[in-house]
Amino acid sequence: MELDENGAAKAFSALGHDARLKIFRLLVRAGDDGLKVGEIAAHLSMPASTLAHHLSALVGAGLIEQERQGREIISRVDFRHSEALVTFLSDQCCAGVVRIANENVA
Amino acid sequence: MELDENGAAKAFSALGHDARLKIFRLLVRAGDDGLKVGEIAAHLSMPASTLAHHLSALVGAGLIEQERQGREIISRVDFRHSEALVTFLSDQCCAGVVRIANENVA
DNA sequence: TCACTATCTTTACAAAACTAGAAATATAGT
DNA sequence: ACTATATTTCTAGTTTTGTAAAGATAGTGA
Repeated sequence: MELDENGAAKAFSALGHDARLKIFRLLVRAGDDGLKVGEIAAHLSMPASTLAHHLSALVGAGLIEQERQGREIISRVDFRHSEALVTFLSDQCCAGVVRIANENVA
Repeated sequence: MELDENGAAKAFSALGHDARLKIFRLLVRAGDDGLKVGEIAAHLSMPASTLAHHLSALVGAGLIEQERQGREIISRVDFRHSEALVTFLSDQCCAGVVRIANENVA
């Protein structure tokens, strides 16, 4: 998984909004199981249509995947994609700074 | 250096634009010496006023610092701030994924 | 099968924010 | 004064944002 400049800009843009960053963080915490759209809406007290727009932006940026299960739709973080974003940012921004690997294993 | 959700969203938003991401990457490559505004403009073929707007957004997000030197203004990356952004993203997004420390020393 | 309900998305649209660049200003050398 | 460098102001055009209303999709039960 590799991100080019345009893909990175799109991902940053998607995360560059308070509501979307909240959604993303919530889904990260949910892990590989993901969350139903309704569950996200309940957690964040957001109108369904507003949430759908934001989810669509996150999906478009490649950060989130969705899968239908009956009537419900599961959203989950694409960890490969978001890890690629970390790598992009890390390589781009912290030249000369050796980072310690992340120990926060969920 | 620690970033809260709002600060992170602001930084992501600043990087979530093609022109600004280019500016940021250019300044990263320039390292601690930074670049004069005119030099950035020359590299990116961008009108001065447009560039000033984007620089202002990056400064507002805390990613870039500026310092006047005579007539010229030096812009340089605030590496602490951008490292904090990497940490935020890494902690938030890659739960369970142990990253290898960045070996790309400039 | 046909209506009914549940879950989500799409469409439509007004309000707000962002973007780009020219023109005007500010600041500092010469 | 004049020139060089950069920011601010202004304005037109575009994009984003939020939400209601309408539509799509999939179970449920008579």
